[in-house]
Amino acid sequence: MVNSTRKEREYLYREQRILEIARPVIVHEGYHALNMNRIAEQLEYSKGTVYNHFPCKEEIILALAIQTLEQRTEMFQRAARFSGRSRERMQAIGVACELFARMFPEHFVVEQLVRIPSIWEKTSSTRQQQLYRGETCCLTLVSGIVHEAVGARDMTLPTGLTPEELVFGLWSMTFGAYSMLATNSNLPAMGIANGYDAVRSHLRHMLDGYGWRPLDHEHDYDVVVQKVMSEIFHEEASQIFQPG
Amino acid sequence: MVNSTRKEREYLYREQRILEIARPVIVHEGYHALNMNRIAEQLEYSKGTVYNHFPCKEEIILALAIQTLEQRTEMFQRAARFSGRSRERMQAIGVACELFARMFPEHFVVEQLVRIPSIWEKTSSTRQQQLYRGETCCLTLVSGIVHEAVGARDMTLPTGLTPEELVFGLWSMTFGAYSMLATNSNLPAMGIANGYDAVRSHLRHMLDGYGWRPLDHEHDYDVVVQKVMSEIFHEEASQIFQPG
Amino acid sequence: MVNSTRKEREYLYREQRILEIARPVIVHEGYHALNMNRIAEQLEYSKGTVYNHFPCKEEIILALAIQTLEQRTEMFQRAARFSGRSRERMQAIGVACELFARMFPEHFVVEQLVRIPSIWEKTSSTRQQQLYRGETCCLTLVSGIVHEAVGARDMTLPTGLTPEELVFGLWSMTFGAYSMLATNSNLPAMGIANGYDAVRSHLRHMLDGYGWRPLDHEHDYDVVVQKVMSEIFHEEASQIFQPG
Amino acid sequence: MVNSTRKEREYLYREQRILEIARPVIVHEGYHALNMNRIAEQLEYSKGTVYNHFPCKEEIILALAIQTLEQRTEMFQRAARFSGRSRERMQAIGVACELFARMFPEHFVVEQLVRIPSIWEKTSSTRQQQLYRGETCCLTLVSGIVHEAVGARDMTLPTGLTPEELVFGLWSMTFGAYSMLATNSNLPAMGIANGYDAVRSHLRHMLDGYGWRPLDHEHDYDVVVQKVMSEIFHEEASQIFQPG
DNA sequence: CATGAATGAGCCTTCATTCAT
DNA sequence: TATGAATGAAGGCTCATTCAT
Repeated sequence: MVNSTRKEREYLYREQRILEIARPVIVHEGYHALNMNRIAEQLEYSKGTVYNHFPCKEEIILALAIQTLEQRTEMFQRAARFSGRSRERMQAIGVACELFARMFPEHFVVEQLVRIPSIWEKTSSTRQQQLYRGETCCLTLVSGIVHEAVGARDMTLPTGLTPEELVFGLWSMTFGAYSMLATNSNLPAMGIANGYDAVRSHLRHMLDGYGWRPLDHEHDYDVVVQKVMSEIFHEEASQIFQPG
Repeated sequence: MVNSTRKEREYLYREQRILEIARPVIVHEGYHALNMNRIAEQLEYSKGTVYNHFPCKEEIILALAIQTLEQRTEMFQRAARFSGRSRERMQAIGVACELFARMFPEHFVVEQLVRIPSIWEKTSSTRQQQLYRGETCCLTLVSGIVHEAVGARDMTLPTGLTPEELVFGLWSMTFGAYSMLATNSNLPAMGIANGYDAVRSHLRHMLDGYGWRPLDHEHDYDVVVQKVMSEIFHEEASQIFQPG
Repeated sequence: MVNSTRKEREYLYREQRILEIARPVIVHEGYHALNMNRIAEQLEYSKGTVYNHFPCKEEIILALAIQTLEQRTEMFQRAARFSGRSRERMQAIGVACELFARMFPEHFVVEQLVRIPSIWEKTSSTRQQQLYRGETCCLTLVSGIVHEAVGARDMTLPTGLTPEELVFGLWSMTFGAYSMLATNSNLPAMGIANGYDAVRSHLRHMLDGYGWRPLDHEHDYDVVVQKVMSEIFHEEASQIFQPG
Repeated sequence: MVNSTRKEREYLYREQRILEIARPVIVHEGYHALNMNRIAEQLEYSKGTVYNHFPCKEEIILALAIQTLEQRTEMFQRAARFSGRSRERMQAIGVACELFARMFPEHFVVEQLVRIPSIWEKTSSTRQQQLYRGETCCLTLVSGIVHEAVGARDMTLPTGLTPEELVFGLWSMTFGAYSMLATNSNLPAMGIANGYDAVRSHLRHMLDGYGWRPLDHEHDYDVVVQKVMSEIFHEEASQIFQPG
């Protein structure tokens, strides 16, 4: 990076731009609406140039999944360093997850797309490995907190559940919820007015349900959220909750 | 139905077959791989005939969503009639949900597809309403059990959550989990060996987390599952857990 | 006709209705928009029934041309019997032509359609003959008046023009004008506000140009129009110039 | 044009070729027989390439109409510059019109096609405007000569006719005649042997009918035709009246 | 005769990808 | 490396016509 030429920097920048162009199209108009012509036009470069970056359309999708996944990993890593008890760290992960979902709603669509065999098959194994590594990394990070909680006697692992499976539960709930929030416009009509707040509440009750030692006072939960947002994710939070 | 002619019966049967042809294609090969030519070929009828049933490809997707949703509604209705306490009835819903997910894994893909604007726009409002009605019906059915639990003092509603939002949590978890189980082949590698069992466990802990009065003995949970499977969903369960 | 059964009468009536359904579609939406399905639906009979009347779509077009042509012939015949000088009779033909154009604007489109080889080829020679006969009949009728004018010394035939060719000129002008009036919505913007009145004027000047002996007084032209309309085409005129 | 690359020249040339391919198909086989496949095949390029030139089939039709209209405008402009009295200039327009009709008989079919709503709707407003402009330009050019004739006391405008409406008459006659000559193969059988000569004669009598001051001698009319053909439309005339 | 489901050729159009410049 | 015209397979859809009931 440091000693890169202008050309190299421009090249990397353009790669980012391609992904940024693809992102909103996928959430709002679907994979079907994403095509190379459109990308090239918005990029203000030719189709050939886009192909210099990505050998096929499918690689763009996968690159998008990897990029957001890395973003998430990085956010989880920061959250996992939050000081305090395991429960607080876990809650920090929850906050990271919500911010991530708000910033990259398309991630939940892309994650599904990438699994479609006809898409997956056309991608390079290099990138496939990157995705797997990212996923595993995220999961390990979170399951690490579970291990830690068990070690610190903040929780006894529920019978028949491995730490990974426990994380699978949390992941499922957030994945399902944020997927629906990104795509299902009928939720308000069914009485789900504020999905993001509901998810926070559900996460907490899931942890309670696993017997994870709660925080001392009721209002501590809000305090943690505020702290995590201001200390760790100040920039992200202001992006989302400010005008722009 | 009773006094239908042979032609009418054949027509209805063929409509079912179109949906049955579309189903596996969507789970295993993705929406992209589903095309009218292919449907017609597998149906062993001409393209025109397929178009006599559905005016466009998008309507097939929506019809598929409605069909499985109705199937689910019907299973939820049967489950909701399970005799016993609210917690047992709720568990019966969980069993219904698992059986449904095993029988119709494509539902979780189709539910997402149907929301894509370019698809949604091309469908008739008649079918759109049917989908909305089905969704609301399912949700109402489950939130009804929550209401009942509150009324029977089996649970106090967590602060800040409406019954609908509580159901949204359960729904998110199952939706997310079954979506991933249907599409993410990397789960075993990440230590999630038996996803379906994990979901059962998670559901239970979520209900615990909401403070829903538990069953009296540990082994009662398995008893309920067994009872529901044999008494209410005997046919479905044998379909899934038997060879064929 | 007289001793026809109810069935026969219904059959003939349905044939008329098919043509009446086709007519407005062709003027307002074009030949492309005319299809057997649509005809059958509006007829409230099945497609098969339509095919009992006409062996193919092209025959409908030709039948339509013949029908309006016969209508025109009949109107021309009535006009040709108008008592008075040749010029007056010729003007009566002009009135007939205008009324016809107002009643059957699609005729001018259908006349063109019918000549398209791919359409013409698919029609029966019986109907083809009928069309030719109708055309010739109309032309002969009008050229008869020219002959008569020459015989009565109301006109000397312009050098190099046969009576048929003279009629071809009149026919061209009306055909061109009524074609454009039926299809070209840009005429008013170009300053052609009242096309039908303009055609009347042009016809008169054409006849003047051929040296056809004029009527005695200026206002006689209007008198003839009024007389023809009320005496010969009372019904047609009221159809057009009244509300409906 | 001057400093265009080879590619650009090829591109423009191909666009012309597409229109030239479409032209005879439309006159001899009708709009129905014109399809993108066929165009591409005759062009010996792929379908996609045709679509790079025209976004849809309808635009080809409209482009064809515009192209011939512009051709006509250009010919009318040249004719309008013919030196002499207004009547001679008007006759020059008549000659231009005949040559145009002989060179582009499909124009009269295309003009009708373009008005069909289902076709018109699919075209770009840019091209729509071009057509309107072309039409207006032609009409204005001819009505200009009428104005001039009135100014020069070569004619008194007939009562109740504007110059534009007068031109509408001439236009109707030629449009109708050339339309029929292009499509109606039954004319000879009805005694219209030489349509083009007949049209020349009719034009002259129409102008006489409007009271337009005639040329001094009978044979002057032929002289004008010969002069216009050799001085203004030498190339066009030789194209038509020579073998090829 | 009437029906209308079934047919399938054929059309328009899209778009990922290539490659000569 | 950048370009973007060219490609052509593929897909959605229409509709005249047939024919078993």
